[in-house]
Amino acid sequence: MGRVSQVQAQENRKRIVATAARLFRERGVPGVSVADVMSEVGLTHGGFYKQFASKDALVAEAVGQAFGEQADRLAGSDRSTFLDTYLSAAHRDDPGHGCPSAGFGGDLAREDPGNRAKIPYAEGVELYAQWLDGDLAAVSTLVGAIVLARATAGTEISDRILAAARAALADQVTPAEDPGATG
Amino acid sequence: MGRVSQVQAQENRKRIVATAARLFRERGVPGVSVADVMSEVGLTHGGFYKQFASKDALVAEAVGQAFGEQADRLAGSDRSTFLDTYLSAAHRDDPGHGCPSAGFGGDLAREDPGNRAKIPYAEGVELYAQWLDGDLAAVSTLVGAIVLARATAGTEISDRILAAARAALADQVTPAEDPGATG
DNA sequence: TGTACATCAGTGAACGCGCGTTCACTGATGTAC
DNA sequence: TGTACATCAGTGAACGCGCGTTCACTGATGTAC
Repeated sequence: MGRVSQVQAQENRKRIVATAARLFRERGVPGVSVADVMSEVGLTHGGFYKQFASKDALVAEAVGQAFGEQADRLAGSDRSTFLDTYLSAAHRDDPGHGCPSAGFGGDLAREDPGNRAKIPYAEGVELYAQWLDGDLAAVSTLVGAIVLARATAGTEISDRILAAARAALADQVTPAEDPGATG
Repeated sequence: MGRVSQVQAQENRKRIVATAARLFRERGVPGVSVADVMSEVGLTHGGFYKQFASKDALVAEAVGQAFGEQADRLAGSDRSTFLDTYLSAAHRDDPGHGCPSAGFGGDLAREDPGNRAKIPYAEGVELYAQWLDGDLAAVSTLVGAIVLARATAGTEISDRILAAARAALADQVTPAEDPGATG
């Protein structure tokens, strides 16, 4: 195949980023090769470097893309619905379309402070926290619960972790309620 | 070098597991090769398979080892001191000797439910939660805060995440205190 | 206690493989006239 | 609108490299007598 139109090239580029954003969250950044991403998009790996400087550059763009998708979802959701969706088995079992704070957190935690993907990541976490009234402790609980539930998936504690986080965060919304109430 | 005494061999084995437990938490499981671990211990990589069936088997043992070390530390600590130590910049910046729930969580979250390392991991999380009065939401907050603080290390939000988690968990211990107090 | 021999922890080279990245090439696209 | 040519997105083979794992070999250790 020869040259492709500029419109087509831009579309391919977007599909590469979107596919990477999904695969990196599913299998981890080291678990996904440039060739994996390109073949999933339907291209060969050689052309990758016509669009991106390196795999690291793609990781940084994928982080931004994933947080952008999350922002769109948050914009059309209320807190109560969000908590139930976020702390669900479905979210635990589909990291590829899930929370980027949790999906990229484990990999970025091991990167040097100067790593370029950390900047869009930190911005994304900040926006996520703002949607939760700036409550960074709630963000920590949500991300920790999903990471722990995924790492223990297949054992009985996994579902209990999600339920405990749900209960704790639901209580916070209605702090004036009778703490002894069963409903 | 020829054969080594059984005592020496057992000692070498323990050092391999202990070194792996540290390196895997520092750089991630895919970021550490069998040869990396062996050369850190002062051995060559070929002998590894006289002691372990595979890298996966070492990961499972390293998880158990890391949780064992954590249990020893928890046994001699009170909750208040623990929270300050856990949610500190020192803990964030030294994952190799830090919480295994956070250090291995990101990598194990991507493994299949049948992965053998998930069993000691789930047991370790259970024990960790029991030390915190069975409060799985608190465990989630702690692990989430450390993962997020590490992934955002080098940006200003990192310290704020640790502080927010500290405040939220300290409040839980003393719920009757005046919420407007400054001390 | 001493000797003869089997065992096996550790060595170091090698295996096939997949990685990130480079590069000469192709041929449709975009542009200059 | 039509022609000539330069551009460059995508191809596919290749680069050096490190991975997990295997294996023939070494020689001190452990054991049988």
